[in-house]
Amino acid sequence: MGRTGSTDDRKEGTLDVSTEIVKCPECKSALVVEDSTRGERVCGGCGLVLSDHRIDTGAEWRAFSSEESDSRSRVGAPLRYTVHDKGLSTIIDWRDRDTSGKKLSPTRRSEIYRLRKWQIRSRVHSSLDRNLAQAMSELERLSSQLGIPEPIRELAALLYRKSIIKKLVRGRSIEAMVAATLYAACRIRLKPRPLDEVADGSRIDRKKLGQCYRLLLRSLDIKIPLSNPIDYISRFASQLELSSPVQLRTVEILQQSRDIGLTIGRDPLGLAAAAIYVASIMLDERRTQREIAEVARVTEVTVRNRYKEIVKKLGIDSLGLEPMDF
DNA sequence: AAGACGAAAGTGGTTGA
DNA sequence: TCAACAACTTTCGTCTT
Repeated sequence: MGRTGSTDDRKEGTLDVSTEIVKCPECKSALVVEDSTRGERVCGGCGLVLSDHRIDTGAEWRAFSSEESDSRSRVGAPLRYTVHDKGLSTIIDWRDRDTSGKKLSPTRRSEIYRLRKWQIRSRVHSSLDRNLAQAMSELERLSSQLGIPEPIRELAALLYRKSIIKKLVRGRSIEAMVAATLYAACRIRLKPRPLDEVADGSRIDRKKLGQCYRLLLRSLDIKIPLSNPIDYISRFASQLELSSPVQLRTVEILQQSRDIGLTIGRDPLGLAAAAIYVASIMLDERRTQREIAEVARVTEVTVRNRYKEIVKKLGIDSLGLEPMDF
């Protein structure tokens, strides 16, 4: 093992959320996100790097002997937000053997047994820890059900910690707050999920989720731009088993629609659905309005209305196979 | 018979007084 | 706090493939 990291790097104060909520000086009230792979604080709004002397969770780079160069590592696993105690605790193994592998004496065994019991109790000692432990397990459950990738979970966990500090969870259900942070995290990372989809995976109804989400935005001063219909395309297309040419055409349609102002004030989900519908007809991989409406979680009527507008304003022949200009 | 269409009334969120 | 409003949904009868 390499040297133990210089302890100066591990001062408690540099550990993000436990301190205060950070605001970006550039775009005044944006979300500041920790980028643990590069050890930076980055503004989620404008991309400004705010500080760069963070903990490096990567491997050690110096080596003073041959063994060291074989295993350049720092001690311990990287810090993670989805683990409620950030993964810093010691774990007493369940096996009744000591470090050399010998069986323990009966008295020693019962002693270890007691230690283990107390360790389990102390890990969820304070109410804050209990809350976090519950929230993180719910986050884990919900995001694996929805297939949310790890980095987005981490962001959601970070948001949850911030909302606890701001006392937003008080009087609200943990589940609702978790779902809201996850929804927000997806949107921040430009991988939005329909609100209904998140609500379905959770035991929270859509209305509560929406309320928590809006509270989150206001209280944490996060600015999340309107979701872009294009961000939904790849997921919807794969759910509908549409080829990549259809996806490309869909994106083109959406871009052109936006250029002529067809998209303002419209539900991004409806736009995405309609564009997919048009593209699927154009490239002869037709899907029914109903199928598309279902994955996009809008009604057929909405698909219809949007698609009518698109066809009319973009001058696409109603028969469908007529290509657009370029 | 399934899909597409469109009218009409209902719903939840936003805005501005 | 309330009313007006735009977008979306629900529902349903009719037309098209």
